[in-house]
Amino acid sequence: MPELPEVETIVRDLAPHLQGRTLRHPRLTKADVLRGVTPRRFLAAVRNATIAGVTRRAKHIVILLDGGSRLVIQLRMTGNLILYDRRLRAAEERYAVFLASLGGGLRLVYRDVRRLGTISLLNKGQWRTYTSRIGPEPLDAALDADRFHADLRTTRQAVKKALMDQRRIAGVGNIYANEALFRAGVDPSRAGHRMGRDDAGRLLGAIREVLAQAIAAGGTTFRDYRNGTGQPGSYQRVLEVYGRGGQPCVRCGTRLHTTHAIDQRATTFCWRCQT
DNA sequence: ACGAGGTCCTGCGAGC
DNA sequence: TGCTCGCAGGACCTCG
Repeated sequence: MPELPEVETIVRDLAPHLQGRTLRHPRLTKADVLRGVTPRRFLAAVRNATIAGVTRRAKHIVILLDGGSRLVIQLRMTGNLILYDRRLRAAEERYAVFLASLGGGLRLVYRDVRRLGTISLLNKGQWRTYTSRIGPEPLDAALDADRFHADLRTTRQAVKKALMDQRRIAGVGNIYANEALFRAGVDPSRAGHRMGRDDAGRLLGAIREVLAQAIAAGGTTFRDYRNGTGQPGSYQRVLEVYGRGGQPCVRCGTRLHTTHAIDQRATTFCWRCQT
């Protein structure tokens, strides 16, 4: 499930290859991934458009087109955006939702088995509105511990739920929320307003550490995630709590506990280390 | 303000 | 073997 590190990895893989390329022969096989745009208008806007740049915002891949509009791709659960320098195999072609040629034998393919992912086409003003509704980037220095603490104090929600709320902080999903809370020694169910300044500071530090290490490892692959060249990441081997319910805590040996009590999402934590 | 639950979507594994 | 069913979950929605 692509979160910030996975999307960052994809963007780093793709950006140097996509910049300056022109999208030829765009093909859309399923229209239901589009948001706020009809297939006809989408294809017309994309056809023969040149890519000015590829960036990331939260968990979104943002492809800036020369006219100033942006393709915003949200991968959700099973989306992949992969650049191929060869013909696709049948298995790769299966579930391909959007395809375009880039010249020189390159093909850009958005593939999504469950199609929970979305593609939007936004003009400058729409993008401004869109991005303004998303919280600060955790790796951006503009977010400091004081600001993070002040925001957490405004809610009685479980801190884990607050972490995953994209309006509060951008790009953190279930995997990295679990990992960061473990590293910071914070009980996922603790109410946001019960977070002290030191707790918030440690948690923000843990979020940054986990995200940076996951980016360095090329992201976490459980099943579906692939980077921009189709390769899996390796951070799944480093995870300390996510997916380790019932196994011993790496720090104290206590059996890790998994619950679905917070927002009906799998939360794994250590009773002893997280308070 | 917050929790609960529905919605989207398809593959997979458990159970019979 | 072949079927049904629940589950996976990020974001967004409605309802109480």
